[in-house]
Amino acid sequence: MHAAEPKDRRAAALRVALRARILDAARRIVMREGLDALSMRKLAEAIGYSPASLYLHFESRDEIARALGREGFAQLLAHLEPFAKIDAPRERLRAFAQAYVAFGSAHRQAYRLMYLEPGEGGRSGAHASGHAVTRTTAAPPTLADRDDALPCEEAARMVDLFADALEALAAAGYLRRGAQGDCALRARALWAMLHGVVALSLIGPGFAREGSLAPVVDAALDGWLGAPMAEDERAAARRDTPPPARAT
Amino acid sequence: MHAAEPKDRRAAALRVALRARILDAARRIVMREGLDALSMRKLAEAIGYSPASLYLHFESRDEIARALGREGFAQLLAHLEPFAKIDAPRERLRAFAQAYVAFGSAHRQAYRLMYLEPGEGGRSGAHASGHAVTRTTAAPPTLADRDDALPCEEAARMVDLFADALEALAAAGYLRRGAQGDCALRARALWAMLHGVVALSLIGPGFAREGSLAPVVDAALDGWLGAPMAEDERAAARRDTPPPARAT
DNA sequence: GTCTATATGTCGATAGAC
DNA sequence: GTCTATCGACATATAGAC
Repeated sequence: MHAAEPKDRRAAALRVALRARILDAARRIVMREGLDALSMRKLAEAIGYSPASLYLHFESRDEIARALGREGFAQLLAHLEPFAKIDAPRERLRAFAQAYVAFGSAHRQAYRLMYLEPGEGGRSGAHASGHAVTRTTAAPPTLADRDDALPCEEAARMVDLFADALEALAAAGYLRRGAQGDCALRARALWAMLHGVVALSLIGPGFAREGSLAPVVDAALDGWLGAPMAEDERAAARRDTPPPARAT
Repeated sequence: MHAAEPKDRRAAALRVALRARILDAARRIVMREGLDALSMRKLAEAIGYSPASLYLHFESRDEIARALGREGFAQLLAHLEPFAKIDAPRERLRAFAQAYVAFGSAHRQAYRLMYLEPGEGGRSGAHASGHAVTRTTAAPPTLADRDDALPCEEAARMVDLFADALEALAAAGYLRRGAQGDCALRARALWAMLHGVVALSLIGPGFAREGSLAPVVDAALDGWLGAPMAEDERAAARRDTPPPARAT
Protein backbone atom coordinates (compact mmCIF):
# COMPACT_ATOMS: atom_id res chain seq x y z
CA MET A 1 0.00 0.00 0.00
CA HIS A 2 2.33 2.78 -1.12
CA ALA A 3 1.16 6.37 -1.44
CA ALA A 4 -0.82 7.40 -4.50
CA GLU A 5 1.48 8.32 -7.36
CA PRO A 6 0.75 11.33 -9.56
CA LYS A 7 0.00 9.02 -12.45
CA ASP A 8 -2.68 7.23 -10.47
CA ARG A 9 -4.11 10.52 -9.32
CA ARG A 10 -4.38 11.81 -12.84
CA ALA A 11 -6.00 8.61 -14.02
CA ALA A 12 -8.47 8.71 -11.16
CA ALA A 13 -9.28 12.31 -11.97
CA LEU A 14 -9.96 11.38 -15.56
CA ARG A 15 -12.19 8.55 -14.43
CA VAL A 16 -14.37 10.72 -12.27
CA ALA A 17 -14.46 13.38 -14.96
CA LEU A 18 -15.70 10.86 -17.48
CA ARG A 19 -18.25 9.57 -15.00
CA ALA A 20 -19.49 13.11 -14.58
CA ARG A 21 -19.65 13.59 -18.34
CA ILE A 22 -21.72 10.45 -18.69
CA LEU A 23 -24.09 11.54 -15.95
CA ASP A 24 -24.38 15.00 -17.48
CA ALA A 25 -25.37 13.56 -20.82
CA ALA A 26 -27.75 11.12 -19.17
CA ARG A 27 -29.39 13.93 -17.25
CA ARG A 28 -29.87 15.94 -20.42
CA ILE A 29 -31.44 13.00 -22.23
CA VAL A 30 -33.81 12.21 -19.36
CA MET A 31 -34.86 15.82 -18.93
CA ARG A 32 -35.50 16.29 -22.62
CA GLU A 33 -37.01 12.96 -23.63
CA GLY A 34 -37.86 11.16 -20.43
CA LEU A 35 -36.43 8.15 -18.66
CA ASP A 36 -37.63 5.70 -21.28
CA ALA A 37 -35.47 7.40 -23.86
CA LEU A 38 -32.31 6.81 -21.86
CA SER A 39 -30.46 4.03 -23.64
CA MET A 40 -26.82 3.09 -23.51
CA ARG A 41 -26.52 3.53 -27.25
CA LYS A 42 -27.95 7.03 -27.28
CA LEU A 43 -25.93 7.94 -24.23
CA ALA A 44 -22.72 6.65 -25.81
CA GLU A 45 -23.40 8.59 -28.97
CA ALA A 46 -24.06 11.73 -26.94
CA ILE A 47 -20.61 11.64 -25.38
CA GLY A 48 -18.83 10.31 -28.46
CA TYR A 49 -17.97 6.87 -27.13
CA SER A 50 -18.96 3.34 -27.89
CA PRO A 51 -21.74 1.75 -25.83
CA ALA A 52 -19.38 -0.81 -24.36
CA SER A 53 -17.23 1.91 -22.86
CA LEU A 54 -20.01 3.00 -20.59
CA TYR A 55 -19.86 -0.33 -18.83
CA LEU A 56 -16.32 0.47 -17.70
CA HIS A 57 -17.70 3.30 -15.61
CA PHE A 58 -21.19 2.11 -14.75
CA GLU A 59 -22.39 -1.37 -14.06
CA SER A 60 -25.61 -0.98 -16.02
CA ARG A 61 -28.19 1.42 -17.30
CA ASP A 62 -29.94 0.96 -13.99
CA GLU A 63 -26.96 2.19 -12.03
CA ILE A 64 -26.91 5.36 -14.12
CA ALA A 65 -30.59 5.92 -13.44
CA ARG A 66 -30.05 5.34 -9.74
CA ALA A 67 -27.15 7.78 -9.69
CA LEU A 68 -29.41 10.41 -11.24
CA GLY A 69 -32.03 9.62 -8.61
CA ARG A 70 -29.57 10.24 -5.81
CA GLU A 71 -28.69 13.53 -7.43
CA GLY A 72 -32.36 14.41 -7.34
CA PHE A 73 -32.60 13.73 -3.63
CA ALA A 74 -29.56 15.89 -3.01
CA GLN A 75 -31.16 18.66 -5.05
CA LEU A 76 -34.40 18.34 -3.14
CA LEU A 77 -32.63 18.43 0.20
CA ALA A 78 -30.71 21.53 -0.85
CA HIS A 79 -34.03 23.04 -1.85
CA LEU A 80 -35.56 22.36 1.55
CA GLU A 81 -32.70 23.11 3.89
CA PRO A 82 -32.88 26.92 3.74
CA PHE A 83 -36.33 26.78 5.30
CA ALA A 84 -34.97 25.00 8.34
CA LYS A 85 -33.95 28.35 9.76
CA ILE A 86 -37.57 29.50 10.04
CA ASP A 87 -38.21 29.63 13.78
CA ALA A 88 -41.98 29.40 13.84
CA PRO A 89 -42.66 25.65 13.50
CA ARG A 90 -45.95 25.98 11.67
CA GLU A 91 -44.53 28.28 9.04
CA ARG A 92 -41.47 26.09 8.78
CA LEU A 93 -43.58 23.01 8.13
CA ARG A 94 -45.74 24.80 5.61
CA ALA A 95 -42.65 26.05 3.85
CA PHE A 96 -41.16 22.55 3.76
CA ALA A 97 -44.36 21.08 2.39
CA GLN A 98 -44.96 23.65 -0.29
CA ALA A 99 -41.31 23.59 -1.30
CA TYR A 100 -41.43 19.81 -1.58
CA VAL A 101 -44.37 19.72 -3.95
CA ALA A 102 -43.04 22.71 -5.85
CA PHE A 103 -39.80 20.83 -6.44
CA GLY A 104 -41.63 17.70 -7.51
CA SER A 105 -43.82 19.63 -9.91
CA ALA A 106 -40.98 21.63 -11.37
CA HIS A 107 -38.63 18.69 -11.90
CA ARG A 108 -40.94 15.89 -12.92
CA GLN A 109 -38.33 13.73 -14.60
CA ALA A 110 -35.89 14.13 -11.73
CA TYR A 111 -38.63 13.29 -9.29
CA ARG A 112 -39.59 10.14 -11.12
CA LEU A 113 -35.97 9.07 -11.09
CA MET A 114 -35.76 9.60 -7.34
CA TYR A 115 -38.51 7.14 -6.57
CA LEU A 116 -37.64 4.54 -9.16
CA GLU A 117 -38.35 1.07 -7.88
CA PRO A 118 -35.30 -1.21 -7.89
CA GLY A 119 -35.25 -2.85 -11.29
CA GLU A 120 -37.86 -0.58 -12.82
CA GLY A 121 -35.95 1.72 -15.08
CA GLY A 122 -38.31 1.68 -18.05
CA ARG A 123 -36.78 -1.34 -19.70
CA SER A 124 -36.16 -4.74 -18.29
CA GLY A 125 -33.67 -6.90 -20.11
CA ALA A 126 -31.93 -9.19 -17.62
CA HIS A 127 -30.28 -10.62 -20.71
CA ALA A 128 -27.84 -12.94 -19.10
CA SER A 129 -26.94 -14.49 -22.41
CA GLY A 130 -24.91 -17.55 -23.21
CA HIS A 131 -24.33 -20.13 -20.52
CA ALA A 132 -25.85 -18.17 -17.67
CA VAL A 133 -29.05 -19.51 -16.18
CA THR A 134 -30.97 -16.87 -18.16
CA ARG A 135 -33.39 -16.93 -15.24
CA THR A 136 -36.64 -16.64 -17.15
CA THR A 137 -39.21 -17.84 -14.62
CA ALA A 138 -37.60 -16.19 -11.65
CA ALA A 139 -37.53 -13.86 -8.71
CA PRO A 140 -40.31 -12.02 -6.90
CA PRO A 141 -39.38 -8.88 -8.78
CA THR A 142 -40.98 -6.13 -6.75
CA LEU A 143 -38.69 -6.12 -3.77
CA ALA A 144 -34.98 -6.40 -4.39
CA ASP A 145 -32.47 -7.45 -1.82
CA ARG A 146 -31.93 -4.00 -0.43
CA ASP A 147 -31.43 -3.99 3.28
CA ASP A 148 -30.65 -0.32 3.55
CA ALA A 149 -33.68 1.52 4.79
CA LEU A 150 -34.49 4.74 2.98
CA PRO A 151 -33.72 5.43 -0.68
CA CYS A 152 -30.61 7.31 0.42
CA GLU A 153 -29.01 9.34 3.13
CA GLU A 154 -30.52 12.54 1.81
CA ALA A 155 -34.00 11.12 2.29
CA ALA A 156 -33.19 10.32 5.89
CA ARG A 157 -31.95 13.84 6.45
CA MET A 158 -35.13 15.23 4.94
CA VAL A 159 -37.23 13.16 7.30
CA ASP A 160 -35.10 14.44 10.16
CA LEU A 161 -35.84 17.98 9.03
CA PHE A 162 -39.53 17.19 9.21
CA ALA A 163 -39.25 15.50 12.58
CA ASP A 164 -37.35 18.44 14.06
CA ALA A 165 -40.04 20.84 12.92
CA LEU A 166 -42.74 18.61 14.37
CA GLU A 167 -40.92 18.43 17.68
CA ALA A 168 -40.69 22.19 17.73
CA LEU A 169 -44.38 22.32 16.98
CA ALA A 170 -45.13 20.03 19.88
CA ALA A 171 -42.84 22.02 22.14
CA ALA A 172 -44.66 25.19 21.16
CA GLY A 173 -47.92 23.64 22.27
CA TYR A 174 -49.56 23.27 18.90
CA LEU A 175 -49.89 19.54 19.13
CA ARG A 176 -52.00 18.19 21.91
CA ARG A 177 -51.67 15.09 23.98
CA GLY A 178 -50.87 11.85 22.26
CA ALA A 179 -49.06 13.54 19.44
CA GLN A 180 -45.78 14.44 21.10
CA GLY A 181 -44.28 10.99 21.37
CA ASP A 182 -44.32 10.11 17.72
CA CYS A 183 -42.71 12.88 15.80
CA ALA A 184 -40.60 10.41 13.85
CA LEU A 185 -43.71 8.53 12.82
CA ARG A 186 -45.52 11.72 11.97
CA ALA A 187 -42.57 12.92 9.92
CA ARG A 188 -42.82 9.81 7.81
CA ALA A 189 -46.53 10.35 7.43
CA LEU A 190 -45.83 13.87 6.24
CA TRP A 191 -43.28 12.59 3.76
CA ALA A 192 -45.77 10.01 2.51
CA MET A 193 -48.46 12.63 2.07
CA LEU A 194 -46.17 14.96 0.14
CA HIS A 195 -44.92 12.13 -2.04
CA GLY A 196 -48.50 11.04 -2.65
CA VAL A 197 -49.52 14.51 -3.77
CA VAL A 198 -46.64 14.76 -6.21
CA ALA A 199 -47.02 11.20 -7.44
CA LEU A 200 -50.75 11.55 -8.08
CA SER A 201 -50.23 14.82 -9.88
CA LEU A 202 -47.60 13.12 -12.01
CA ILE A 203 -49.77 10.32 -13.32
CA GLY A 204 -52.06 12.78 -15.04
CA PRO A 205 -53.86 16.03 -14.74
CA GLY A 206 -57.15 16.16 -12.91
CA PHE A 207 -55.88 15.31 -9.47
CA ALA A 208 -55.70 18.98 -8.62
CA ARG A 209 -56.84 22.04 -10.49
CA GLU A 210 -54.46 23.23 -13.14
CA GLY A 211 -51.21 22.28 -11.53
CA SER A 212 -52.02 24.00 -8.27
CA LEU A 213 -51.31 21.44 -5.60
CA ALA A 214 -50.97 23.97 -2.81
CA PRO A 215 -54.61 23.81 -1.63
CA VAL A 216 -54.44 20.04 -1.29
CA VAL A 217 -51.24 20.33 0.74
CA ASP A 218 -52.79 23.01 2.90
CA ALA A 219 -55.86 20.89 3.49
CA ALA A 220 -53.65 18.03 4.59
CA LEU A 221 -51.50 20.20 6.82
CA ASP A 222 -54.47 21.77 8.59
CA GLY A 223 -54.91 18.58 10.53
CA TRP A 224 -51.29 18.39 11.61
CA LEU A 225 -50.53 22.01 12.23
CA GLY A 226 -53.22 22.54 14.79
CA ALA A 227 -54.99 25.00 12.54
CA PRO A 228 -58.42 23.90 13.72
CA MET A 229 -57.34 24.57 17.28
CA ALA A 230 -59.07 27.55 18.85
CA GLU A 231 -56.92 30.65 18.99
CA ASP A 232 -57.41 31.30 22.67
CA GLU A 233 -56.76 27.69 23.54
CA ARG A 234 -53.58 27.67 21.56
CA ALA A 235 -52.51 30.83 23.37
CA ALA A 236 -53.30 29.20 26.65
CA ALA A 237 -51.38 26.06 25.72
CA ARG A 238 -48.24 28.09 25.34
CA ARG A 239 -47.78 31.85 25.36
CA ASP A 240 -44.24 32.48 24.17
CA THR A 241 -44.81 31.54 20.55
CA PRO A 242 -43.57 33.88 17.82
CA PRO A 243 -46.39 35.51 15.86
CA PRO A 244 -47.56 33.34 12.93
CA ALA A 245 -46.77 36.12 10.42
CA ARG A 246 -49.14 34.74 7.79
CA ALA A 247 -47.09 32.41 5.65
CA THR A 248 -46.77 33.57 2.04
CA MET B 1 -77.94 -0.23 -39.52
CA HIS B 2 -79.78 -3.52 -39.29
CA ALA B 3 -80.19 -5.43 -36.06
CA ALA B 4 -77.34 -7.60 -34.83
CA GLU B 5 -77.47 -11.01 -36.45
CA PRO B 6 -76.79 -14.18 -34.45
CA LYS B 7 -73.55 -14.65 -36.34
CA ASP B 8 -72.30 -11.26 -35.27
CA ARG B 9 -73.36 -11.95 -31.73
CA ARG B 10 -71.46 -15.19 -31.58
CA ALA B 11 -68.37 -13.60 -33.07
CA ALA B 12 -68.58 -10.76 -30.58
CA ALA B 13 -68.90 -13.24 -27.74
CA LEU B 14 -65.80 -15.07 -28.94
CA ARG B 15 -63.96 -11.80 -29.15
CA VAL B 16 -64.70 -10.81 -25.57
CA ALA B 17 -63.92 -14.32 -24.38
CA LEU B 18 -60.52 -14.18 -26.02
CA ARG B 19 -59.90 -10.75 -24.58
CA ALA B 20 -60.66 -12.16 -21.16
CA ARG B 21 -58.34 -15.08 -21.74
CA ILE B 22 -55.55 -12.72 -22.70
CA LEU B 23 -56.11 -10.60 -19.63
CA ASP B 24 -56.21 -13.67 -17.40
CA ALA B 25 -52.87 -14.86 -18.70
CA ALA B 26 -51.41 -11.38 -18.42
CA ARG B 27 -52.55 -11.10 -14.83
CA ARG B 28 -50.96 -14.41 -13.96
CA ILE B 29 -47.67 -13.42 -15.53
CA VAL B 30 -47.58 -10.06 -13.78
CA MET B 31 -48.48 -11.51 -10.39
CA ARG B 32 -45.86 -14.22 -10.68
CA GLU B 33 -42.97 -12.46 -12.37
CA GLY B 34 -43.74 -8.77 -12.23
CA LEU B 35 -44.74 -6.22 -14.80
CA ASP B 36 -41.35 -6.22 -16.48
CA ALA B 37 -41.81 -9.86 -17.37
CA LEU B 38 -45.02 -9.16 -19.26
CA SER B 39 -44.08 -9.43 -22.92
CA MET B 40 -46.28 -10.00 -25.91
CA ARG B 41 -44.30 -13.09 -26.83
CA LYS B 42 -44.60 -14.73 -23.45
CA LEU B 43 -48.24 -13.76 -23.27
CA ALA B 44 -48.92 -15.22 -26.71
CA GLU B 45 -47.23 -18.45 -25.78
CA ALA B 46 -49.26 -18.64 -22.59
CA ILE B 47 -52.54 -18.60 -24.49
CA GLY B 48 -51.30 -20.63 -27.43
CA TYR B 49 -51.40 -17.92 -30.06
CA SER B 50 -48.86 -16.02 -32.08
CA PRO B 51 -47.68 -12.63 -30.80
CA ALA B 52 -49.22 -10.86 -33.76
CA SER B 53 -52.67 -12.13 -32.88
CA LEU B 54 -52.66 -10.20 -29.63
CA TYR B 55 -52.69 -6.98 -31.58
CA LEU B 56 -56.09 -7.87 -32.98
CA HIS B 57 -57.56 -7.59 -29.50
CA PHE B 58 -55.31 -5.04 -27.83
CA GLU B 59 -53.66 -2.04 -29.34
CA SER B 60 -50.41 -2.54 -27.52
CA ARG B 61 -48.75 -4.05 -24.49
CA ASP B 62 -49.49 -0.79 -22.74
CA GLU B 63 -53.21 -1.16 -23.26
CA ILE B 64 -53.08 -4.58 -21.64
CA ALA B 65 -51.22 -3.17 -18.66
CA ARG B 66 -53.74 -0.35 -18.37
CA ALA B 67 -56.64 -2.77 -18.49
CA LEU B 68 -55.07 -4.67 -15.60
CA GLY B 69 -54.69 -1.40 -13.76
CA ARG B 70 -58.37 -0.62 -14.10
CA GLU B 71 -59.14 -4.06 -12.76
CA GLY B 72 -57.00 -3.23 -9.76
CA PHE B 73 -58.96 -0.08 -9.04
CA ALA B 74 -62.20 -2.00 -9.26
CA GLN B 75 -60.82 -4.56 -6.81
CA LEU B 76 -59.71 -1.84 -4.43
CA LEU B 77 -63.06 -0.13 -4.58
CA ALA B 78 -64.82 -3.41 -3.87
CA HIS B 79 -62.46 -3.86 -0.95
CA LEU B 80 -63.33 -0.46 0.50
CA GLU B 81 -67.05 -0.23 -0.13
CA PRO B 82 -68.21 -2.55 2.68
CA PHE B 83 -66.77 -0.13 5.23
CA ALA B 84 -69.01 2.65 3.92
CA LYS B 85 -71.81 1.30 6.08
CA ILE B 86 -69.94 2.10 9.30
CA ASP B 87 -71.90 4.94 10.81
CA ALA B 88 -69.30 6.48 13.10
CA PRO B 89 -67.28 8.70 10.76
CA ARG B 90 -63.99 8.39 12.60
CA GLU B 91 -64.08 4.62 12.58
CA ARG B 92 -65.22 4.64 8.98
CA LEU B 93 -62.27 6.75 7.93
CA ARG B 94 -59.84 4.65 9.90
CA ALA B 95 -61.27 1.54 8.33
CA PHE B 96 -60.98 3.03 4.84
CA ALA B 97 -57.40 4.07 5.46
CA GLN B 98 -56.21 0.81 6.93
CA ALA B 99 -58.03 -1.18 4.27
CA TYR B 100 -56.42 0.91 1.55
CA VAL B 101 -52.87 0.32 2.72
CA ALA B 102 -53.64 -3.31 3.47
CA PHE B 103 -54.80 -3.77 -0.11
CA GLY B 104 -51.76 -2.00 -1.49
CA SER B 105 -49.42 -4.09 0.62
CA ALA B 106 -51.14 -7.36 -0.17
CA HIS B 107 -51.36 -6.82 -3.93
CA ARG B 108 -48.14 -5.08 -4.75
CA GLN B 109 -48.08 -5.91 -8.43
CA ALA B 110 -51.70 -4.95 -8.90
CA TYR B 111 -51.08 -1.72 -7.06
CA ARG B 112 -48.11 -0.83 -9.22
CA LEU B 113 -50.24 -1.44 -12.30
CA MET B 114 -52.95 0.87 -11.01
CA TYR B 115 -50.67 3.85 -10.80
CA LEU B 116 -48.65 3.21 -13.92
CA GLU B 117 -47.70 6.43 -15.60
CA PRO B 118 -48.89 6.68 -19.19
CA GLY B 119 -46.13 5.18 -21.29
CA GLU B 120 -44.25 3.66 -18.39
CA GLY B 121 -44.92 -0.02 -18.54
CA GLY B 122 -41.45 -1.37 -17.87
CA ARG B 123 -40.34 -1.32 -21.44
CA SER B 124 -40.47 1.57 -23.81
CA GLY B 125 -40.27 0.72 -27.47
CA ALA B 126 -42.28 3.30 -29.39
CA HIS B 127 -40.89 1.31 -32.27
CA ALA B 128 -42.83 2.95 -35.03
CA SER B 129 -40.79 1.11 -37.58
CA GLY B 130 -40.61 1.52 -41.32
CA HIS B 131 -41.91 4.70 -42.85
CA ALA B 132 -43.42 6.22 -39.75
CA VAL B 133 -41.75 9.32 -38.39
CA THR B 134 -40.01 7.11 -35.81
CA ARG B 135 -40.25 10.14 -33.53
CA THR B 136 -36.91 9.74 -31.79
CA THR B 137 -36.33 13.22 -30.44
CA ALA B 138 -39.93 13.85 -29.49
CA ALA B 139 -42.68 14.49 -27.04
CA PRO B 140 -42.55 15.56 -23.41
CA PRO B 141 -43.16 12.00 -22.36
CA THR B 142 -44.30 12.36 -18.79
CA LEU B 143 -47.75 13.71 -19.41
CA ALA B 144 -49.86 12.07 -22.09
CA ASP B 145 -52.82 13.72 -23.75
CA ARG B 146 -55.34 12.48 -21.24
CA ASP B 147 -58.03 15.01 -20.55
CA ASP B 148 -60.03 12.77 -18.27
CA ALA B 149 -59.34 13.66 -14.70
CA LEU B 150 -58.71 10.73 -12.40
CA PRO B 151 -57.13 7.42 -13.44
CA CYS B 152 -60.60 5.96 -13.78
CA GLU B 153 -64.16 6.12 -12.57
CA GLU B 154 -63.43 3.80 -9.68
CA ALA B 155 -60.85 6.23 -8.35
CA ALA B 156 -63.42 9.00 -8.43
CA ARG B 157 -65.89 6.85 -6.53
CA MET B 158 -63.25 6.09 -3.93
CA VAL B 159 -62.57 9.78 -3.41
CA ASP B 160 -66.30 10.29 -3.05
CA LEU B 161 -66.34 7.65 -0.36
CA PHE B 162 -63.63 9.55 1.49
CA ALA B 163 -65.38 12.88 1.03
CA ASP B 164 -68.67 11.51 2.34
CA ALA B 165 -66.98 10.22 5.47
CA LEU B 166 -65.24 13.55 5.99
CA GLU B 167 -68.54 15.39 5.63
CA ALA B 168 -70.08 13.11 8.19
CA LEU B 169 -67.13 13.81 10.43
CA ALA B 170 -67.64 17.52 10.05
CA ALA B 171 -71.36 17.17 10.66
CA ALA B 172 -70.63 15.21 13.82
CA GLY B 173 -68.59 18.10 15.11
CA TYR B 174 -65.17 16.49 14.95
CA LEU B 175 -63.76 18.99 12.54
CA ARG B 176 -63.58 22.56 13.70
CA ARG B 177 -64.00 25.78 11.81
CA GLY B 178 -62.24 26.17 8.49
CA ALA B 179 -62.31 22.47 7.80
CA GLN B 180 -65.94 21.98 6.83
CA GLY B 181 -65.89 23.69 3.47
CA ASP B 182 -63.25 21.59 1.82
CA CYS B 183 -64.13 17.96 2.24
CA ALA B 184 -63.44 17.29 -1.41
CA LEU B 185 -59.98 18.79 -1.07
CA ARG B 186 -59.35 16.92 2.15
CA ALA B 187 -60.50 13.68 0.55
CA ARG B 188 -57.85 14.11 -2.10
CA ALA B 189 -55.28 14.85 0.54
CA LEU B 190 -56.26 11.64 2.28
CA TRP B 191 -55.97 9.72 -0.95
CA ALA B 192 -52.56 11.24 -1.56
CA MET B 193 -51.38 10.32 1.92
CA LEU B 194 -52.53 6.74 1.58
CA HIS B 195 -50.97 6.40 -1.84
CA GLY B 196 -47.77 7.91 -0.51
CA VAL B 197 -47.61 5.40 2.30
CA VAL B 198 -48.10 2.46 -0.03
CA ALA B 199 -45.77 3.84 -2.69
CA LEU B 200 -42.96 4.51 -0.23
CA SER B 201 -43.34 1.07 1.28
CA LEU B 202 -43.16 -0.38 -2.21
CA ILE B 203 -39.82 1.12 -3.19
CA GLY B 204 -38.08 -0.76 -0.45
CA PRO B 205 -38.21 -1.86 3.14
CA GLY B 206 -37.18 0.56 5.82
CA PHE B 207 -39.91 3.11 5.34
CA ALA B 208 -41.90 1.45 8.10
CA ARG B 209 -41.05 -1.29 10.54
CA GLU B 210 -41.42 -4.78 9.18
CA GLY B 211 -44.30 -4.21 6.83
CA SER B 212 -46.45 -2.60 9.46
CA LEU B 213 -47.72 0.59 7.89
CA ALA B 214 -50.62 0.97 10.29
CA PRO B 215 -48.83 3.21 12.82
CA VAL B 216 -47.82 5.64 10.10
CA VAL B 217 -51.38 5.78 8.85
CA ASP B 218 -52.66 6.28 12.36
CA ALA B 219 -50.20 9.07 12.96
CA ALA B 220 -51.38 10.78 9.82
CA LEU B 221 -55.04 10.32 10.64
CA ASP B 222 -54.69 11.71 14.14
CA GLY B 223 -54.50 15.17 12.67
CA TRP B 224 -57.55 14.79 10.51
CA LEU B 225 -59.78 12.81 12.77
CA GLY B 226 -59.84 15.31 15.55
CA ALA B 227 -58.06 12.91 17.85
CA PRO B 228 -56.13 15.65 19.61
CA MET B 229 -59.39 17.44 20.32
CA ALA B 230 -60.32 17.48 23.98
CA GLU B 231 -63.01 15.01 24.89
CA ASP B 232 -65.24 17.49 26.68
CA GLU B 233 -64.93 19.97 23.86
CA ARG B 234 -65.84 17.36 21.30
CA ALA B 235 -68.86 16.44 23.38
CA ALA B 236 -69.82 20.07 23.52
CA ALA B 237 -69.39 20.47 19.78
CA ARG B 238 -72.01 17.87 19.16
CA ARG B 239 -73.71 15.52 21.60
CA ASP B 240 -75.59 13.00 19.47
CA THR B 241 -72.58 11.10 18.16
CA PRO B 242 -72.61 7.30 18.28
CA PRO B 243 -70.03 5.83 20.67
CA PRO B 244 -66.64 5.33 18.99
CA ALA B 245 -66.73 1.59 19.73
CA ARG B 246 -62.95 1.20 19.53
CA ALA B 247 -62.20 0.27 15.94
CA THR B 248 -60.59 -3.15 15.58
C1' DG C 1 -6.37 -0.04 -18.80
C1' DT C 2 -9.49 1.83 -22.47
C1' DC C 3 -11.80 1.49 -26.16
C1' DT C 4 -13.85 -0.58 -30.85
C1' DA C 5 -16.17 -4.08 -33.12
C1' DT C 6 -19.05 -7.53 -33.00
C1' DA C 7 -22.26 -11.21 -31.34
C1' DT C 8 -26.25 -12.94 -28.83
C1' DG C 9 -30.71 -12.74 -27.28
C1' DT C 10 -34.29 -9.72 -25.99
C1' DC C 11 -38.29 -6.82 -27.17
C1' DG C 12 -42.80 -4.28 -29.63
C1' DA C 13 -44.90 -3.91 -33.65
C1' DT C 14 -46.05 -4.60 -38.68
C1' DA C 15 -46.63 -6.66 -43.47
C1' DG C 16 -48.43 -10.01 -45.99
C1' DA C 17 -49.42 -14.90 -46.91
C1' DC C 18 -53.05 -18.30 -45.88
C1' DG D 1 -58.42 -14.19 -37.86
C1' DT D 2 -54.29 -16.30 -37.50
C1' DC D 3 -49.53 -17.19 -38.43
C1' DT D 4 -44.72 -16.60 -40.42
C1' DA D 5 -41.28 -13.60 -41.29
C1' DT D 6 -39.20 -9.61 -40.41
C1' DC D 7 -37.81 -4.79 -38.99
C1' DG D 8 -35.66 -1.69 -35.92
C1' DA D 9 -34.13 -0.79 -31.35
C1' DC D 10 -32.50 -2.54 -27.19
C1' DA D 11 -28.94 -4.41 -23.00
C1' DT D 12 -25.28 -6.95 -22.30
C1' DA D 13 -20.95 -9.84 -23.06
C1' DT D 14 -16.65 -10.77 -25.21
C1' DA D 15 -12.57 -10.62 -28.34
C1' DG D 16 -8.98 -8.14 -29.45
C1' DA D 17 -6.78 -3.58 -31.23
C1' DC D 18 -4.25 0.34 -29.22
